[in-house]
Amino acid sequence: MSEEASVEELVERQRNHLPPAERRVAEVVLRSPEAVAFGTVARVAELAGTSGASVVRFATRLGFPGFSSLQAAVQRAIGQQLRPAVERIRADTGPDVVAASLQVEVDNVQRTLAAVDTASFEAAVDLLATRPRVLVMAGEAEAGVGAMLASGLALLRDGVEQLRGSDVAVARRLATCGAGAALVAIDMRRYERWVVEHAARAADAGVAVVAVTDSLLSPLAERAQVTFVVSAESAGVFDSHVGTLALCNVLVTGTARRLRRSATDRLDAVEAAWQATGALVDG
Amino acid sequence: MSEEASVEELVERQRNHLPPAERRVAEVVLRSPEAVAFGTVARVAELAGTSGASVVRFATRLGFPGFSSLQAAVQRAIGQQLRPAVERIRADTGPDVVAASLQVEVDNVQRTLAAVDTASFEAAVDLLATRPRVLVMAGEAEAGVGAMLASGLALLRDGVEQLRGSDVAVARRLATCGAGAALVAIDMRRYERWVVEHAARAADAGVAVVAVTDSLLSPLAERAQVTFVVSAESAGVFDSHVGTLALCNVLVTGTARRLRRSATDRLDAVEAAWQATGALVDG
DNA sequence: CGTCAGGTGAAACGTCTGTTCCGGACCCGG
DNA sequence: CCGGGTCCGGAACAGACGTTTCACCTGACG
Repeated sequence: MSEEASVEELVERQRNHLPPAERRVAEVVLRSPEAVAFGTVARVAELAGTSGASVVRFATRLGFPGFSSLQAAVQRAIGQQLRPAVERIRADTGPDVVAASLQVEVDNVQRTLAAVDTASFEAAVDLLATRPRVLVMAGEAEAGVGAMLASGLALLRDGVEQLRGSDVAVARRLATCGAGAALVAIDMRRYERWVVEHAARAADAGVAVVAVTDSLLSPLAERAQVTFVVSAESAGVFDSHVGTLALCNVLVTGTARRLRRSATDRLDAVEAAWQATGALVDG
Repeated sequence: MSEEASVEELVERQRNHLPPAERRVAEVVLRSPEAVAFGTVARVAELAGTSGASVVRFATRLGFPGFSSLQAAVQRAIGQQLRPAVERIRADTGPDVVAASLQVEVDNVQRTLAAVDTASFEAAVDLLATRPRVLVMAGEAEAGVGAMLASGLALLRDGVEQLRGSDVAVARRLATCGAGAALVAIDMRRYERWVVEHAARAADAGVAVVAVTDSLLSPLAERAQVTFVVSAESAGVFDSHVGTLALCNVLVTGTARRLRRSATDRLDAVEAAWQATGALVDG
């Protein structure tokens, strides 16, 4: 990609050599770029209190062939800003894996948690806190995250299990868990057949399914009662589940808050057991 | 602000009632919203591999009068997203837990990865890539992260195991692994005695230990050849291992890069096996 | 006062857009 | 094999768009 100056730079450079009408246009462009990105010549002209012709002349003065090119440049800038970090990385950072991952992983966490809406969160926490049985089922790549969700929840309440083992074992467990259970299903694109199918069957049987997946169009989301969309971009070869883990943490935290009274007793008991067995070293 | 459903919600609501062509349009809309915000019917149609008419039909199916209204809705969403995150959080009145976690988890990732110095990283990757045997041992709370590290590495090379099970089983495995092995030990404050002691004993036996822990003063770091310090702050009651997982991802990525030639063959073989068994659904 | 250069907006032009309509392809139950 | 429905893309149409042109205004200068 050629090294071209940003629109803001171009505007700044011309700022003092502009006739009054075009100067007002410049201010509009800097102050509300979405007006030029999404709008039309007429709209920008209206905001600047001038006519379309001045807007076009302003664009050409910046060096663009016309307004359309200026608009395209602003759109590219905005587009870059909201593209996932993975695609930004390629241009910015060098071959430093750590630096690249830093950007990507931060982006994963931000996107994943920003996408959590209040209603879904409350609904999910409600299920996790009140259902007599909570099952966690995760694809192979996400098994670790699933385990951490399950173990976190298990410290807060009874009746939490992670589903693993053979297909038939999972099927049996799901068949016998009763309709009052909740199932958290975690899987990403290239969905694993067993996860998708067991989740669907459970939903049919009346189990409340919470889907943690990578798209609203995922087959997991299809029958789910609550769906969370996570960002799993990676600087490497495999998907990153950092965002997913962050989401699981929030769910555990929310559940802990909901169960405050009973959970603290439980945690105290666990703590006492640890102390008694001397399993911990304070270091 | 009026209470109107987001475009994503509208898409989800229709997800099961979409014909194939419109479904492809839906994927484009969700995956690259800038195409609909900045682009035209023809552009979206091209990306979805269909015709303009299907794009318009899709928009009307969501409840919009036409494509233009869908475009306007997406533009509004992007416009909001362009504002600084601080304002957004206030506007959403999202649950405090989520907002707070966002900050904390981002911080964890940043601190953890920023603390990785090049020499340690290279040394660790070298161990993970070249040692004939790699063992992963994690405290209970970190077991999931350990599992993800182990499974990531196992996709790249032979001889990767996660140590679990009873104390004696772990002891036996460590005793028989030979001095050429590498051991990744993951544990945080309130260190678990078995992790600390097994790691120490392994180090004495000549195993190269990579410690992933929360302080340079940790007992794990004491005998380790390479130590990574992670940030595990949390907005809730338990430690967050988001930063730890990010670190593990980087280690896997680094190892993959080092093993590029052999690893790609291996991944191809895995892929072929998946295809052959039909274990994956593309959704 | 006359001339000229630059700034400006209204209007005309051609292009491209979104929308609608229609005919054909396809699937399914009879 | 045959109707009914759905799905889909090409083409036609009306409208909106960016661009260009041109006439008017203003201020400076000789």
